[in-house]
Amino acid sequence: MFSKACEYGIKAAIFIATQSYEGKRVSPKEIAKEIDSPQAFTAKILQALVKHQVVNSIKGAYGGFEIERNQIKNVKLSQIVNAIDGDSIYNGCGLGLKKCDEDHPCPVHDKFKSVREELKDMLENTSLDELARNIKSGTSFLKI
Amino acid sequence: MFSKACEYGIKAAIFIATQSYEGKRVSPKEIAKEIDSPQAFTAKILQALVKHQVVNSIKGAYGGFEIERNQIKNVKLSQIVNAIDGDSIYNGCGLGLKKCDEDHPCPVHDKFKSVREELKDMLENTSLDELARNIKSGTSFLKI
DNA sequence: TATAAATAGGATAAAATTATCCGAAATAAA
DNA sequence: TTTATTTCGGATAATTTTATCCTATTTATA
Repeated sequence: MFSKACEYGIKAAIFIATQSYEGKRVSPKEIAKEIDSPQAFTAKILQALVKHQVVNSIKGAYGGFEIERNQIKNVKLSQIVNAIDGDSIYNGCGLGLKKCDEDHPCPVHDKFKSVREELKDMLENTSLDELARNIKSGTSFLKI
Repeated sequence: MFSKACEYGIKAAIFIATQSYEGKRVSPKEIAKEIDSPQAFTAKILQALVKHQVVNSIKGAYGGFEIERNQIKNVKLSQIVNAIDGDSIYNGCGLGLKKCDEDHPCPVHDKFKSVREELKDMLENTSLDELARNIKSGTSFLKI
């Protein structure tokens, strides 16, 4: 569904959010440990999230990654997915056709329509704060 | 969503179905041309479909790939996807956790539930004959 | 201002996926 | 039985994705 990079990116963003609520910045090392991912690769993905303004990075001593507390509820899953995998997951053709629309549909175009729309809806309406709160309360988990 | 191999596999199976309705066997060469895919790679994928008994192969002169006419309606998209990509697309965790279920859910487990179920449903209830008929009637397309 | 602690980013490597090539095996027809 | 045709399957190559390493740059504090 998502690339490995995107899976790491989503989990990293959630963890950063939980820590940002407590006013803590986090390093790639802490993040990688918490979400069980390769540290250097995770650092690269964080750069992409910074570039797309999903998370904020503070360089130098006492720096790290954070998300402004009052912005956490405004960050949607779709932004993270877009930053890393692009929008092909819900805008691209399910069978890889260059051109695939109502006028020239691939064999599964109609069949996929509702699935893609539900996925898109879900990603656009799920915010980081909702996911972060479930992690904090122990309702969901970032690893194992 | 699906791997390239799976996209080719689905399109190949649909084309084979259209030809099987007319009593024709087809070669990897014809298939690759019709679905705009690399021929040798497509041949490999066909081997997987044969192994999983989605399509039938006849070796030797006048051979080729076919699907028994009265079986075409019984072949579901899910069988093709399973043969090539496995079931991780609708049974695996959206964030790649080894263990992810109601008791130990990943952050998006619940959010994804309906998407995954709709996808699974769609794949299990869409048959090759339906897709093949739309190709024959010009309602949908295998390339461009 | 010097130092230590952090992210940024380029170069490189490893692994997985996608793709190609070629000979072996099977088979129908001449 | 020979020949032409066709799939099968192993070896290999190219590309993309995933992962690592090292140095440069930034920045807060002593």
